[in-house]
Amino acid sequence: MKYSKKDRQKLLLETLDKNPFVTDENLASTFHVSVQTIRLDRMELSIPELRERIKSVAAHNFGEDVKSLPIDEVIGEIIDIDLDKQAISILDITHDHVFARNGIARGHHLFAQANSLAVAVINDDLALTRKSNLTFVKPVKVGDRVIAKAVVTSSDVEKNSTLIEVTSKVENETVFVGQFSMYRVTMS
Amino acid sequence: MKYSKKDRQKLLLETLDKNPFVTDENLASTFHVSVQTIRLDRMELSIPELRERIKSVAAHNFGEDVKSLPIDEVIGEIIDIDLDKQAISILDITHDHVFARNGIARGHHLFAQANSLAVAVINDDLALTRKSNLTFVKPVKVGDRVIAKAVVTSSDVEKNSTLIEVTSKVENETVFVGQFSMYRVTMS
DNA sequence: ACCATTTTAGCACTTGGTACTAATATCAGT
DNA sequence: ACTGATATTAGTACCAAGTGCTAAAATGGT
Repeated sequence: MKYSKKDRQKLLLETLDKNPFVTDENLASTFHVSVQTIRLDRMELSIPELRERIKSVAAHNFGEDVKSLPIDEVIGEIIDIDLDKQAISILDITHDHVFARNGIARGHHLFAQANSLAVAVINDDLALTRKSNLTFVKPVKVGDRVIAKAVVTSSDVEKNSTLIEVTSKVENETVFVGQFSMYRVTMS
Repeated sequence: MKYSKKDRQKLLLETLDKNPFVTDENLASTFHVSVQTIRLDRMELSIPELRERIKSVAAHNFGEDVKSLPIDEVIGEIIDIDLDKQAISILDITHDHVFARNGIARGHHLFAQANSLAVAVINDDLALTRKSNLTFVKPVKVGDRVIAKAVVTSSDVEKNSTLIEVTSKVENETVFVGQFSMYRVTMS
């Protein structure tokens, strides 16, 4: 059962969208036409050849800027800090921070901002996160400016332990809350 | 200035790791050897040809079973996944992941690996982290290979809620544990 | 039946290789 | 300096999956 040219080309597009790894020969046999016809179809639809299709899939995966977390010591920009008391940082959410699918910021960026702020507020040589308790109150989107405020709630010098509460807001609405139990040591 | 065979092969590996889209001809000219030498090197190192390299990059991006999260958005490499049941990923800790000061991995990378694995394991269109509870059991250092295992512990379809426990280990020693309460929705 | 569109065929040429053979270069040890 | 071993280069035939081109054949609509 042969399709009309139009139908075939439509199906061709769908097929290649689902699976770009198909040769012309392959397509020809599935559509019961000659390889040349497939080539003409690709011309008309300006679909590149197999190798180029694969390359572009690969390049998309590869070439896109690495979305790993930045190397800088603090995620977000610290705009106010009072060591061992409180600190505030700002993080502007860009498309790099969100799921492509729905534009919602990925949790680890909010965590990273909060956690690195918690580390920064501690006035010691070594500060490590021991435990934490997070609540993602409301989804954060592209363009949002997240303002995180870290407050030191208690400090037990004996146990080298400090509790910090970080609250992140967008336009004065709380989007994230985290309690961090930090381990701290002064080296000297 | 020519390199010794050993050095060249080492560099070759690094080069192709950074950029797999390079032809033998290209490599030959950058290393100032003949194309045949490059081919021999690839043989010895069992590096596949350009097209295969590209294909594998593309296939990784495409064919995989990750639904909620495009593969390139997962922090760490997923090596096993059984949707709605469990998943495993590997993250090699490099100097990019640690505090320059002490070589200890920054918490948000462990969180990112665990959290994105939790998102990936969910067989739905949308998966967001609602709450989480983290314990950083033991410091992780440069060179460590962190193996995170996410296990779905419960699922409440009414509440669109799923609980996931992620345990991360280095050489079979637990370094991190996280409980994630995820919000999930199927769109259709 | 006629013309346009569509489809098929065939050939030369291209990339980026594999597989294989054979000739040189280079170095190490005696 | 000579001998082997190792490393490098050269060259050939071949392959996959194409492009580009020309030309013939089939099909459809009126």
